[in-house]
Amino acid sequence: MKTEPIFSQLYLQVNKMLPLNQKEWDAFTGIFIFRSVPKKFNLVRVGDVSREAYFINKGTARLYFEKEGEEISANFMFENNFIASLESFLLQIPSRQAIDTLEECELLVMSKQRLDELTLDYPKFHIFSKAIAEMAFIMLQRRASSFILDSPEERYMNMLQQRPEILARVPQHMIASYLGVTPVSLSRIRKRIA
Amino acid sequence: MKTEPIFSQLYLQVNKMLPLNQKEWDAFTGIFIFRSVPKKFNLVRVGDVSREAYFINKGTARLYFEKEGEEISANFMFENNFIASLESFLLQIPSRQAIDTLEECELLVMSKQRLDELTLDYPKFHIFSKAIAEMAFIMLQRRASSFILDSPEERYMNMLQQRPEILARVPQHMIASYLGVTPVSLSRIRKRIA
DNA sequence: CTGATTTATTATCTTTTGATAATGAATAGC
DNA sequence: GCTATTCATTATCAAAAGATAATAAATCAG
Repeated sequence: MKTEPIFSQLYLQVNKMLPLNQKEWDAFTGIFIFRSVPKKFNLVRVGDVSREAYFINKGTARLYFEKEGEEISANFMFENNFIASLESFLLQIPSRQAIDTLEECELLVMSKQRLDELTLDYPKFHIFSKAIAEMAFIMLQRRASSFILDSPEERYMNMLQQRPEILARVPQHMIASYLGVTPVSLSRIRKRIA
Repeated sequence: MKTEPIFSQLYLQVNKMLPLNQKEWDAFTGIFIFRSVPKKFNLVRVGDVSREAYFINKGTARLYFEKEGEEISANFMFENNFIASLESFLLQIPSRQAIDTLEECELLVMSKQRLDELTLDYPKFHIFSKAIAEMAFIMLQRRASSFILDSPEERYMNMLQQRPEILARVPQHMIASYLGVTPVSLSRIRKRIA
């Protein structure tokens, strides 16, 4: 496939779920804009309607809730993944989650409006959206089930096993809220394990 | 739309997300089989690959995990909703969840294989699957976020507000595990509130 | 490099939840 | 209708987590 270098990582990921010909691929890449943003850059605010989703070429981003002034992390995403406030993006309603970068990021910004237009022209992109939603559901379910099945300590161990990148690239107090505990409690859990 | 009476409830739900002509509707209903099952009937077992999803015409069903002999409820579904072990159904891998009926149920059983065949013939049913996955994601996210944002007491209050049917139709010890607490603890929460 | 800020750990105390057991209420099956 | 079983509440005790504060370690900005 002929494509600009900035789209090569996206190509590898999308091609897995939906093989495209040159014309479809060009139409698809046309809905993205490249954007380079610094560390701690705010991409989505709570209350805004999120009209964009982000494919991460490089860097780390965080999805989080705000509750009584506190930031409570919902997820962390790294290279070669999409990140979005999916509920807001899909339904075009005010977002209950915010997105920030944790490191300097190189992003491909996908426009919701242009995705919808693209899908009108090429209905096969319903398959792309379906794959994204199914994947998001399955990832979330694995994570959510750990909240009813496991103790905070078990959740921490699972995270180490399944997503060791998080420990390496995310500050500990953000991991704490991701696991549903306070930073103090996570520190105690780490001490118990070691 | 001309259709058998057993499909009238399904029609109302599906028509909202995906309008179909007569031919498409007939092809769609062709992938379902009507099945009447008693109370406490097991529909999906942990470890089995779930090749079916269920639309509930009447009754209540429960999705649950098994952990160390305990049953931990993941969700409850009533009339006019689908229930499935979605991860197993979508990926055709062994299910980590089981499904039982809580009341006598009248079900429309959808075959995964026939859904796939239908979608080959009529690609627009990708839109149906997309809508199901997106809805499942959004419902699950609202529920999952309550595990990191709210206390068990707040979760119970939210459930009363948002899904009062559960309190009316589901035994309390099953609600307890759904909220992530023991039956004893739920009893204490109820006492505090009253 | 250095002072200021943020982050992680530790200690203390309180609150909440879990584990277990006992009792009473409700339900199911014969 | 009666007995057995399941289910919900209450009590007691133990374990875990939250709140707060103090300190140490790491990071950041100028």
